[in-house]
Amino acid sequence: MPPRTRRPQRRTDALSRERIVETAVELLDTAGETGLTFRALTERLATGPGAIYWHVANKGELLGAATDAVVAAAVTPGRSEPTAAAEPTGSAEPAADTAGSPTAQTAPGSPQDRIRRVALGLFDAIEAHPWLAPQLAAQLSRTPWGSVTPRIFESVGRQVRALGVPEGSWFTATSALVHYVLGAAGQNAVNAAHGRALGPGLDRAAFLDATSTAWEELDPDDYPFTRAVAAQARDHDDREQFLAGIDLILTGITVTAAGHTPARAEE
Amino acid sequence: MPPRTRRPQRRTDALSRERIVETAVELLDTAGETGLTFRALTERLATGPGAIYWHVANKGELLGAATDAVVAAAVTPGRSEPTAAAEPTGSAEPAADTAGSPTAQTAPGSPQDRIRRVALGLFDAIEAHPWLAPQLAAQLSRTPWGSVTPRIFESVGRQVRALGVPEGSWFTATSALVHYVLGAAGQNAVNAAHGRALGPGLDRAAFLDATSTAWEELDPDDYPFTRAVAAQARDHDDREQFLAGIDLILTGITVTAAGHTPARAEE
DNA sequence: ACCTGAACACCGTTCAAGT
DNA sequence: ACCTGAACACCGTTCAAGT
Repeated sequence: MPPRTRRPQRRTDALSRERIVETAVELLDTAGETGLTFRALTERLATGPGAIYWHVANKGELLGAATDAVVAAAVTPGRSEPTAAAEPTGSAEPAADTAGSPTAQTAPGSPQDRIRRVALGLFDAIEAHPWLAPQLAAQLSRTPWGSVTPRIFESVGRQVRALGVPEGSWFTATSALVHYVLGAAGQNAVNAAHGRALGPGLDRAAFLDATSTAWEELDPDDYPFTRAVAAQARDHDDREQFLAGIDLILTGITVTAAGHTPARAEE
Repeated sequence: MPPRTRRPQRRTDALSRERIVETAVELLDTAGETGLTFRALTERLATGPGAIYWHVANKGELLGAATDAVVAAAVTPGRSEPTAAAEPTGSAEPAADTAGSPTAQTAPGSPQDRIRRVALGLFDAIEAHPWLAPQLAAQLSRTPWGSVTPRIFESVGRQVRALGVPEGSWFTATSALVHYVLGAAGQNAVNAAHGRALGPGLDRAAFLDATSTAWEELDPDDYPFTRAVAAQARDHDDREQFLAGIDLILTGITVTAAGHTPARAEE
């Protein structure tokens, strides 16, 4: 039972699917995956469960809508997330990019740059919303015809096309990139989870340290490689690492498109 | 309430953590993610919930153990899964490989081959156990110091080392491969889900067809690329596609290791 | 040490009833 | 058309009690 700091009634604007999804994202961000319940939702929205069920079919659909909303915001360039803010988005200026590059209407830079930007967008979204990673996996494996997969696929695929990849390889190249991004982002989501399972005050660096320490304590006979690499794991930078992987795949794509295919040719 | 086809008591051998985990995997395979409940578990094991809680801390730990058991069986070469079988594994011969290659004590073939084999092992495990994909994501993002990540990491990493990659790139190259495998396997898990959300009788091919049809019906203005690629998506082979992605990354790794790094150099 | 099973708090969902 | 809120079936987990 949380303290009654929140005013129990805010009947200002009417209930809407959008407002419900918005509140769901808030709840997920604040209280984690287990924090999204219909009771918490009804309390925040000052209604009964029936009202929510009029706008939303069930909890699964609500989770899907929340996932889609966050992904859409992350993948659409120049749009910041309106999730946490209660007021509708006006003409908000895009936040300053950490890379220093301006965000224009048509994204600037080489196709490689734009792929990196899309990938980092998703990466950061998962870091900001740790519940997104397993949700994304569940979403994708259940309904790939939903709106989440095409959204990501489209953003990446356009740049693959711009890269000059022959049409016959579009699907393969785009799939490889998307799968990598989802896998890597999912794995790295933990770094933003505020030490849920670790106790408070254990931040990102301490967490990495704990992980690589755990790896160093593995059985030398069973895990020689993982132990040897534990040191590298300790002081790696997530985003750099993530981008290095993107570059590895981009290299593979461009080299393969040029007709070399050394991975198979070597054998 | 299922019909009483199962004998309600099978008090043959004593309860054990292993037997509980085994039954959990059975339940997950049979009834899906929602099928694993403590009631179903107690019914199958003919005990009370307290007995289970004596061997297992909570449901999360049980899910983790089930995930680890399946991953271990998939990643360890020459070991088939003992999950569905009730009798303890004796000296079972490895099942015939679909690729026709014999399974020796030390896995044969080039490092590339062995990487493909490990990757396919996980791929097939996720296909056989559709609940594994989101579970893996949840597992990895919560406790990367657990046993699942090192297991996968070690199997892939040894082959990366054998590939002749310089030590400074071990972590990056292995991470890229592991992330891709997890992302791709998760996404493809759906193809083995027996049309849970689609109704019975809708098999793999029909499912792919439905997906690409959905993609073809997307808005032409918003999704030109995805629409253009829908046909390729329709008749692609999952495993081929998956391996093509692996090869793309292997190409990137070997080319980058040779000092070219064309992805960044090109700009 | 290992197991039993009633009991508890909580959850998603439904639905007759209101406006 | 949109919302209310009591009620239902079910869930994970606990714990005093047994052997």
